[in-house]
Amino acid sequence: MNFDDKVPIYYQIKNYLYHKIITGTLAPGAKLPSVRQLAIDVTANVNTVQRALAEMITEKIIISQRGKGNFVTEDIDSIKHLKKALVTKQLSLSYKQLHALNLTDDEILAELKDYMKNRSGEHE
Amino acid sequence: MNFDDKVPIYYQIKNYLYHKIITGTLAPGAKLPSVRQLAIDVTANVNTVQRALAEMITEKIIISQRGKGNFVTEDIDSIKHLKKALVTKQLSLSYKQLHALNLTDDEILAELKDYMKNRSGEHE
DNA sequence: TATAGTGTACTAATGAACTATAACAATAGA
DNA sequence: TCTATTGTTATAGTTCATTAGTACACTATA
Repeated sequence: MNFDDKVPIYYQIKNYLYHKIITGTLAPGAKLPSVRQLAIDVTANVNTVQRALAEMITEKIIISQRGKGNFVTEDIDSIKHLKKALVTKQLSLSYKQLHALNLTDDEILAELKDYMKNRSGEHE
Repeated sequence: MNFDDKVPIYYQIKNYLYHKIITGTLAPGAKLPSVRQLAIDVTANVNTVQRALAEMITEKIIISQRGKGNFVTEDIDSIKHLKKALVTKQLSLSYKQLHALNLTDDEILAELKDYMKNRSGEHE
């Protein structure tokens, strides 16, 4: 996995799993790969994976069953809330950054549209 | 200074100074506070500040003169480029994140407008 | 010339994240 | 019951960011 060396790996693994859950790649109630397999998948250590999972278990996004495996919560509401929280957090972060660079709301919107436009040619 | 404990302090100091330079709070050619004063300002160690500055000196955004002080470059073009780079990087980052959460371009724009609208009531 | 203020460099110590490795606990199935 | 698979926990060692403290190099000025 491609890690940003400015952010803790366990934190990036958490986000990686968040995205899988929110997009439905990991459906509600679905079983996650074993911690050992996950460690291989993301090229990290079991302990590091476990640290990410531990936090998600505390948040009740993941339910852990010793001997069986880790499972995505079946509480669809909490997944929806998670998505909303992530979206808002991201928007807030970008907005603050761009605003701090002296861009007005309109300029931010214009820049974003421009970015999307230029990007539409280069779908990978 | 309010640091995000998920990102190295020296990196956040760099961004802090980038913003001052781009918004003109630190004008082209202006003298920066001394490293010791900066350390006090941002509540960090001199070495940490120096590490941030060292990178900016390498990038030629800051010109260092031993015994005199550190100065913002007078090359306005490179400041403009810096701003453009920061804006694009931020947009790219958010876009990828939100896109990965399965939001379409239109939804991203809608969410952003919504965010700005809700925010316009609570100017701090 | 002496002194204060500037950037720069170095050492040593601390703490956090990460890794390799191993062991333990619970479950499922042959 | 034995074995494989799962989650969980622990130890020890490495690397890196950060800090405190000290010292050195250069500049301006009284």
